[in-house]
Amino acid sequence: MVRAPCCEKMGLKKGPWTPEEDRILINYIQQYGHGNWRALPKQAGLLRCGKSCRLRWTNYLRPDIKRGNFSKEEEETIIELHEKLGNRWSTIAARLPGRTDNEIKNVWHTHLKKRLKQYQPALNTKRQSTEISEFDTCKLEESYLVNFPTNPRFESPTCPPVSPQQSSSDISSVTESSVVTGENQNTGIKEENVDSCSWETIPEIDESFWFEALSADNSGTSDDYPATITDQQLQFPSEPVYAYGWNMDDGMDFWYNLFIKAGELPELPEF
DNA sequence: AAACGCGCCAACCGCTGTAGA
DNA sequence: TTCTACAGCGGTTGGCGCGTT
Repeated sequence: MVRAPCCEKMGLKKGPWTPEEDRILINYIQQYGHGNWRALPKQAGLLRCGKSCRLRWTNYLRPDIKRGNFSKEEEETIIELHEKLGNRWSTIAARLPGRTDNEIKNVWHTHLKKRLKQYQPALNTKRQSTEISEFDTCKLEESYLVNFPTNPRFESPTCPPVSPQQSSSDISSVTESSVVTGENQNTGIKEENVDSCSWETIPEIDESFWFEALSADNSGTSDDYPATITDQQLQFPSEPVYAYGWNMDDGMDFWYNLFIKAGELPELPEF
């Protein structure tokens, strides 16, 4: 069956809604409801197709719509649900009162997906490798970096102890390559130093940490990052080890979650 | 001040699922 | 069982606003 285009009829208006059209639609739905979207615009006196009316109502005019920026909690919920459900925006929206599928979809494509991509290169590299050593020697890509509390930007009395395997020489090598110079405030490192930073320069930690964390359940539909890692899946070293994505707002959330789930996370300092 | 590029988001398009005849 | 109409969903687009050059 070939369906006729929604607004094929001439005279039906498209594009942004005017305040007057909004008023007419709201008044009509408040008075009569929206049992039949197809018939609604004609009965309400709107030169719109029913589909357009439904979209305008569900995405914008509905009284229970929550406007404004998404909270941290809402964003985390979206990420978590997307990991489990994939692009089932309406299902995700059902779990976020006052948010529409369209809005969530937009937030995902404009903010959250980009954030997750910050650490995707390292994750992909890890997934492709079968040996820990391959991952340990991979170069850091783009502006993604994992660092330790010895980062000069990271001076806080609440910093956890470093890994027992970590030597002082390891610490200095990381610190020197990570000094903020102003050339790239977003990544916190000089551009020319990116290539010199590798997983090799990161102090050695329990290998089972990386392996278990990054190979955790990937059964979700998203390829962007591993699904939720449980305490059981994550074999954590006996001493808290502190890795940190420090691309400002982007990327580091992942590591936050990682450590919270490990149950070993001291309070993180604010940048 | 103008031109340009880019990100955001409201709205559209086309497909699928479902109910009813 | 098939056909039709409709609602809903997810992908995509286009215009607007803002920042940068």
